[in-house]
Amino acid sequence: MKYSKQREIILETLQKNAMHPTADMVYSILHVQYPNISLATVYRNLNQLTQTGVIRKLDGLDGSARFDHNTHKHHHFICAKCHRVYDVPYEVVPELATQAAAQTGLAVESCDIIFRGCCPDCLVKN
Amino acid sequence: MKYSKQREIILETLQKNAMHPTADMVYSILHVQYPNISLATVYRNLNQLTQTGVIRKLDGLDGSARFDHNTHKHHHFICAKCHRVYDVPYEVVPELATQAAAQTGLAVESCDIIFRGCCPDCLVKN
DNA sequence: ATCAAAATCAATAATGATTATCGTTATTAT
DNA sequence: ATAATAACGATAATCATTATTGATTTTGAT
Repeated sequence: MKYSKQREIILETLQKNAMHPTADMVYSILHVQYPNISLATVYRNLNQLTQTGVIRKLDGLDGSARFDHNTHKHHHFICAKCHRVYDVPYEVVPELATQAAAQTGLAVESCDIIFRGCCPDCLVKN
Repeated sequence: MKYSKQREIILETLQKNAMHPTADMVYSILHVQYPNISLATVYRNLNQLTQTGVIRKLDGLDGSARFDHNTHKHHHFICAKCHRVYDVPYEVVPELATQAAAQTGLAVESCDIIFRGCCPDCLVKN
């Protein structure tokens, strides 16, 4: 993989904005400082970074995919009202994959957990 | 909600085909016997059935949403090779939502778990 | 059984997210 | 410095899904 300035600033954006932005959000943020960057470039590089394991792609949270610079094992919580995504530390959840594998006989390799509810911020506001 | 023949056969299709079909698959199956049914009708009714709790919509498994006639609490396993979806009984997984709520302080209301790996069928074939 | 109101339908246009294409530009190994 | 190639920007294309519209069914009251 060849170096590119664009990939670098896309990764930086993800690291600075830990709020699990969508591709479009990353584009919007970058577009301010770099008006020439293309949305296609953002998608292209987010996918590449995902494939090489530098970042993580989160599907099924919302309408569109979100991207996470934190590649350590952890899970997610999404607020039904504001749609903000929160991290749920891995330790909170037991070794589900291996447990489920043992009990079902399926060759489970991983598992994704999405918790849903109302976030503290939205609870206060209502 | 008013009765409609179309909604009835869409629900029947889901009950007969427990393989978690996509809207498009439901349409393809029905189109053989009912060439006049519209894809939009399938989407509309699958959404209605989901909203009234008759069926369940599964997001984040694959590219497109899948539908499940089984509304009992359970989780899912998707094979990385053939993309078939298997049910994982609820009992296999402990009371995650309440546990996670207690440990994170978030108002967790529910959680979806997707297990990933290779299904028995594909294991044999390789 | 009849008729109007409400819901649903089929067909299709529109939308939103994402990917593919293509001619140009930047990076890297020689 | 050059040639090979990977990446870029712009935009067209694709895919899944939703909205629109005018016609048809279903329902409930007469």
